[in-house]
Amino acid sequence: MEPSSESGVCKRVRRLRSDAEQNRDRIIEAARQVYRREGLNASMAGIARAAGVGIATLFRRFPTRMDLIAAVFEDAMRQCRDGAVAARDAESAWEGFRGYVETLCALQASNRGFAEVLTMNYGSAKGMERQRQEAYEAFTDLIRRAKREGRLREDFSPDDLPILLMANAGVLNATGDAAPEASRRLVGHLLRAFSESGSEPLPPAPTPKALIRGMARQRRAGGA
Amino acid sequence: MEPSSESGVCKRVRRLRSDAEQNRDRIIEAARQVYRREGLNASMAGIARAAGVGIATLFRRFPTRMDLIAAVFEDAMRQCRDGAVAARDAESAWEGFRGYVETLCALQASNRGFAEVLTMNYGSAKGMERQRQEAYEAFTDLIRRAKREGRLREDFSPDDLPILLMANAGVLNATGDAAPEASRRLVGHLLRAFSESGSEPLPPAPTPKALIRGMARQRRAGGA
DNA sequence: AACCAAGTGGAATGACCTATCCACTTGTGT
DNA sequence: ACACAAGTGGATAGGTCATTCCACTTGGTT
Repeated sequence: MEPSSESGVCKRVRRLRSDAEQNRDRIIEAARQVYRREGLNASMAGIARAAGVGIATLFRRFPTRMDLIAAVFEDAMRQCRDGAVAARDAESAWEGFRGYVETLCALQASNRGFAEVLTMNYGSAKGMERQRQEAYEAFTDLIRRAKREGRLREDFSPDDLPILLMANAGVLNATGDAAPEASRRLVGHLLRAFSESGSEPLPPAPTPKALIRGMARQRRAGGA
Repeated sequence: MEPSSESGVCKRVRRLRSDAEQNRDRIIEAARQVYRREGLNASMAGIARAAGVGIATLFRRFPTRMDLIAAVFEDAMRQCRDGAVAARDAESAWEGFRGYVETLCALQASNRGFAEVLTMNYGSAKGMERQRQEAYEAFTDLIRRAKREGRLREDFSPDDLPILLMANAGVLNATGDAAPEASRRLVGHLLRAFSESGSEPLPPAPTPKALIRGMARQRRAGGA
């Protein structure tokens, strides 16, 4: 049909055939797990294998790697947005702030792919970027409140959040799952730095053993 | 001469032929530059190409990637050791501390490979690890002094330094060279968190533009 | 000046990756 | 029940890598 008359206006018109829909879901689910473990540089071939579909099927559905990433992480990003909104409306602005930051960082710790998503910008992927933008706006309101409350330092900038997320991603990347305290420790330090009183409690430092185990583990990266 | 009687005791006996020595130097120099730009995951083939030698020559001289990395970064690591010793003996322990941390982080910013080296542990590479160990010990003395001085918080741990380095590597990795202020800003926050008074000055936040440019740049990683 | 161990470069191997193509299968509207 | 567009998987082309092998060259010693 219409071998091509819809003049580009609406793209989401064509419904998928039921079996195709099912494959699409399987791909997304497989990708979600692979990305969680291996980060965003996981190979397309590996994801197709994990999903039990042919490579062609994967590429037909998601022509670029970014299409897949966007599909996989869109609702995680939405949750971030919701979290930011909830924090903005929390009773105590500072508690909202602290809780939000800790939640984001814990999310990063539990999902390598998401940790990377949070430190990148996907110009395309409109859906995801819109969530991010909305989260950013709620967060900006939140920090204004927290400053007025007198608990957040005046010189804190909304752009310090992405910096913190990048820093946390770096720690997670370097320690793997060998030293989960390292990430919490970093966040503790930073929350101290952000708070007006500077009296935030600090999680314990990782044991040197664990830290060294983490540092030794560095293999593939992506890292960098 | 002695076509092979040394029964494995001393390995560094056999002197290289003069042309081989020269090739070795060229390889190390080329690797230094490639690692600086591309990080430790740079391809062996690329390094051989840059050095103008055959691939076999590279592999004969440095059988594993780590042998090469150790040869390239040994004296950078020694400089770190020297810096730590100098800081330990500085007039003001806190100034020594601050200066040392800032120097290390600036070094990371100027050399992608070294940024990664500082967040890894190379069980083998005895030379490098010894430097690291000595730096660690000097640093431990330094923080003891700084605490006694009353400028460094009591709950600072020597293991917070590797955490800071990992965090900084994460920021550098995510921003590339698009937002150098981001790294300085992170370090500023952390120094504040470490200082007893919490009144350390804070470098300016990066402009959102620059930060986004950095975030968009993510391509190869290594990184992550 | 002649010998040869030490050293060399490039070809070959094999693994893995992205991306495209195409002959076959299958869901679905009639 | 049938037709056929939509969907499929595997083969394939073309890239990058690490690593090994081997026929040739060369520095240094005698």
